[in-house]
Amino acid sequence: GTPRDRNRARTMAEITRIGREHLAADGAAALSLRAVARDLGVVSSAVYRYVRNRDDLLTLLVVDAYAELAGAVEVAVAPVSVSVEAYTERFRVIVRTVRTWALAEPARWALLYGSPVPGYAAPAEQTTEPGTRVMRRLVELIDRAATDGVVVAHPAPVLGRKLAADLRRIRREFGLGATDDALLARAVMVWSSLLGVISAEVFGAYGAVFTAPDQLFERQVALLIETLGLPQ
Amino acid sequence: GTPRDRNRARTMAEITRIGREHLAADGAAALSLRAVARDLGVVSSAVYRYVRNRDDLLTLLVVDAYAELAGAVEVAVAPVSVSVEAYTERFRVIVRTVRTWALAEPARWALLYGSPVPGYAAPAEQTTEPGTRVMRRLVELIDRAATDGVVVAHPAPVLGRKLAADLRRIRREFGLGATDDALLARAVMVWSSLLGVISAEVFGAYGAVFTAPDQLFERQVALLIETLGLPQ
DNA sequence: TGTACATCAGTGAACGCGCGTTCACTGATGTAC
DNA sequence: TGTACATCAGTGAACGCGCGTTCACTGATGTAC
Repeated sequence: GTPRDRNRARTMAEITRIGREHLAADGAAALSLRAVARDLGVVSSAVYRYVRNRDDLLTLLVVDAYAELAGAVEVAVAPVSVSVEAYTERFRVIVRTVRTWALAEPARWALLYGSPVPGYAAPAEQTTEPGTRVMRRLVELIDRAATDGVVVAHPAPVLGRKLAADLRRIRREFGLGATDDALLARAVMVWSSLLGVISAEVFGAYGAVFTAPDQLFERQVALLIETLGLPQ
Repeated sequence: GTPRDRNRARTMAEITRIGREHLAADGAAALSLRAVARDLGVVSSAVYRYVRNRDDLLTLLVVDAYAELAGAVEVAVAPVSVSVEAYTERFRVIVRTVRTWALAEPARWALLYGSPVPGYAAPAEQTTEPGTRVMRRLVELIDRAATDGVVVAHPAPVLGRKLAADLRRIRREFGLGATDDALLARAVMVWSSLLGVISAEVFGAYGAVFTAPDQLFERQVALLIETLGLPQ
C-alpha cells in the first residue's frame, strides 16, 4: 500500500480505539462523532472522510467488539486437546473466556448483548457473521461431543412444529450432524443462560449480594454442563 | 388531602406516565427533563418542583417499573392453588408473566435488567426492596416445594467457602428454611438464566433466527424446571 | 524524469437543534389566629 | 367569618454547554502519460 493507504488504515484504527474509550466512558447512546474528532485532534467534519455517519461508527465498534471477543475465545480454546475427554474442558474454557472478556470490557459487552441503542439497528450483513462466531464454536463443540457419544441422551421432548423447523434450519446452517432437536434446544438454552449469568454480573443486577463472583460463576458453569449432559 | 395535595399527586403521576413514554421512545440515556416538561405543558424549570433532578426522575421510573412488574406477577400467581402439585404451575405462571411484561415493556425491562445507564446509579435504599420482589416470590416458592419434598434432591456440590457464606446470608434474609446450598445455587442460576432468555428475546439477540419464540420459551421453561428438580 | 490532472485529507464556518440547572419573580392556595 | 402571613406552583430569562451534518475551500499526495 501507498503511504496514504497506510495513513488511512492507521487513522481508522485510531478512530476505533478512541470510539472504544468513549463507549467505556459514556455509553453507546452518548457516542459522539465530535468527541471522537476532538480526541483525534481533527476538526469534526474531518471524520466524515472515514465514517459515513454516527451509526456507521457504531457498526464499526460492534464488529470490532464481536471480532475481538471471538478472537479471544479462539485463541484460548486452541491449545486445549480435541480428545474425547476434553470436551467439557473446552466448554469451560470457552465460557470462562467470554466472561473474562465481558468483565474486562463491560461497555463493549453492553453494546453486543445489552439493551439495544435507541434509534440504531446494526446492519445484519456486517454484523451477523462476527456475531455468531462464539455461538458457532459452542454448538460445534457440542455436536462433536454428540458424535463421540459423550453427551448423555435426554428423553425427546414434544416440540412445536415451528420450533422444530427453526432448529432444523439452524442445524443445517451450522452443519451439525449429530445434534438432535432436544440437544440443540439445550444448547440454545445454555447460550442464553450464559448471556444472562454474565450480564447479571457485568451489569450489577445482583447488587452487592455476591462477594465471590468467581465461585458463583463456576457453580453456574457446572449447571450449564449438566444441562448439556456433558460429563463434569 | 387538600386540592393542592391531589393536584400534586396527579402531576406526579403524569410525570411518571410521560417519563415512561419517553423511555420507550428514546431510551433511558436520552431521557430529558425538558422533554417531559414540554409534554406536561409546563416550563422546564417547573418540573424541579416535583423532581430533584434528572437522576431522581430515573429513580422514579425504576421504582415504578419494578413495582408494576412485581404487581403483575403477584396478581397472576395469586389465583393458582398452593397445593403440593401446583408448585410447577406456579413457577410457570411467574416466569411467563415476567416474559409477557418484558415483551410489552421492552424499554422498562431494559431499564431494570439491561445495560446500566452511564452516569446513573440507582440508589439502593429506594430500589432494593421493589427490585427483589419477584426473585423473592421465586425462592419462596422453591423453598415451600422443598419443604413439601417435591424437589428432587441433587448431589451436594463442593462449594467455595465465600459462596457458601453468600448463600447462607441470602437464605437468612429471605427466611428460607428448606433450601440447601445446592438448591439455592440452582435458584440463582434459574433466575439469571431467565433474565438471559428474556433479554435475548426482548433485545433481539437472536436476530431473525426463531420464528416461534413462544415455543422456544416454553422449552426453556421446561429446562429451568428440570434444573430446579421440580416435576414437569 | 517531468508534468498535468485527479484524488484525497483536513479546515472552518454555518445551520438548527437540544440539554440540565439556577434564579428572582408573580400570583394562587392554604393555615393560624 | 375575616384577615395576615406562609407556602407552593409555575414563569421566563439566562448560563454554558453539547450535538450531527453540510458545504465550499485549500493544500498535499498520488497517477497517467
